[in-house]
Amino acid sequence: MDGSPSSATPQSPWTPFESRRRARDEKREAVLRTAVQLFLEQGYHGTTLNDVAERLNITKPALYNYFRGKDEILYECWAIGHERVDDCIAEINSSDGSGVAKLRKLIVRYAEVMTTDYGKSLVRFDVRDLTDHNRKLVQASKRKIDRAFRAYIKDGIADGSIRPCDVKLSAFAIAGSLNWIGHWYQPGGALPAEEIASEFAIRLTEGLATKSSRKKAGKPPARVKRVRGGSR
Amino acid sequence: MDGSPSSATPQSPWTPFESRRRARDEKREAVLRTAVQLFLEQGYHGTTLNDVAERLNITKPALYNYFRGKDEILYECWAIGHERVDDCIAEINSSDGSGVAKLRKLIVRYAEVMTTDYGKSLVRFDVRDLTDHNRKLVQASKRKIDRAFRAYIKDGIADGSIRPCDVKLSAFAIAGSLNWIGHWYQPGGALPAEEIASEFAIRLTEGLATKSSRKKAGKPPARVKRVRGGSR
DNA sequence: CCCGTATATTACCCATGGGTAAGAAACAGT
DNA sequence: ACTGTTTCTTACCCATGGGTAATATACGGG
Repeated sequence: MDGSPSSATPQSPWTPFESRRRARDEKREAVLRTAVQLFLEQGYHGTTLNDVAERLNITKPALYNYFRGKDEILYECWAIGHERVDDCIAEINSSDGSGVAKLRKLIVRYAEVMTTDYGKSLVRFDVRDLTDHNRKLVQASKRKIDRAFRAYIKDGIADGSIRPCDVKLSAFAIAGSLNWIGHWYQPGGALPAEEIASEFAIRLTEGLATKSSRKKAGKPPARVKRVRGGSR
Repeated sequence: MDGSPSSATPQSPWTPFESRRRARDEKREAVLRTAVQLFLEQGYHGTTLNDVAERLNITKPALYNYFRGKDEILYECWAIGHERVDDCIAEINSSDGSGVAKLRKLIVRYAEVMTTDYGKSLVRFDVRDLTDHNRKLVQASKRKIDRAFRAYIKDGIADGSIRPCDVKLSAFAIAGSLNWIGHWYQPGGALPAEEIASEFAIRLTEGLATKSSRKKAGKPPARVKRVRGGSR
């Protein structure tokens, strides 16, 4: 409790114990990064743990130092993706603005997440590959995201920034467009992620907003057509 | 070749040979119906051929009378879905109307297909579970559908019924919303398929069309809100 | 220098499930 | 009734791949 003051004066937070834990966490993350890439490339069932290990220059059983099994790896990929979206929602919730503004902000953020590997996890993997317990967690998170979309739309209708509409259907339509990004987007493509995000934020709320949304500030004449990645 | 005129006077098209072929085709279809249901319920990899056979009151090897293997069953499900969409496209192509009208028609039809089991196949299954050959076919069909969406949008821009926009991005946005239907729609739900389809046709083209699309004929005052499936 | 812990390897287990071989049952035509 | 064909069953094969046991190596602390 107090006796030996000799060992480990915690003046530096980088006590060897800490550094070891850090190294461990980094390795864990490396496994996840590799796994999610492979799962996206080859599909979850098309990827073996040997594939994952091989790409990390280790062997399969080494993975079990960091994860209980394949499905836990899958779950963690998912969890990271959800965490990113949840962060966006938390931030937007604690901000203020009209319903349509919050909705647009969520669209932008969600679209950006969808262009990342962990974001794609949310729509490209199958919940049925998880254990019952983890599946419940994922489904709860999904509901949470859905509720956020609907809440902002409702807010918008209440504050007059969004025209009355079927909330559920609108949320599905928007979420669908965004989720689809996870299926077609690839980093090398003609369209950069930010451009997709901001364009979608306008496009997907165009029919809903009470007043036109054609960008107020920014590029003054800017014709939309310019977007197409030119000849290069 | 000609000699024996005695056997099988083909007065009725229901010569036993034909009837046997029909029975065979019906069984084949039954396998597909059962398989697609199970694949959607439990996922492709979560479904064994024993599961499929059991639900049909037969045994696994019997399935091999109708299909070369599991992946061929998957492919056929896909092919049926694609065929339905292709039919719509063919019909629309041979009709006339403005670009936006053709686009709306495609949205309606595509949305309806998405509410069926074979339609869901198009978005819920993974191309990587197919053989190289079949995967190529499926991907070709997917491109064809994508091209149709883009073509109608382009037509619309050309004939002035659609505002200039990024064709690719618009097609993705629309296709995304529609494809997502295959993930959330279930027959018992509050929203009937036709209503979803017609609502989406309006919603998804609202921001694109040059003139507002709020239903011309039909319910005169009809507030959209009514859609929500009442209390019950 | 020795020990305990964390980490990694080699070698193995084994349930799963797609697929096949051989033969029985159903059935049409003669 | 006999025969060939189609359809289906029983019994089996076996590659795959997730997971484990036993063991070796690296490393920090005393």
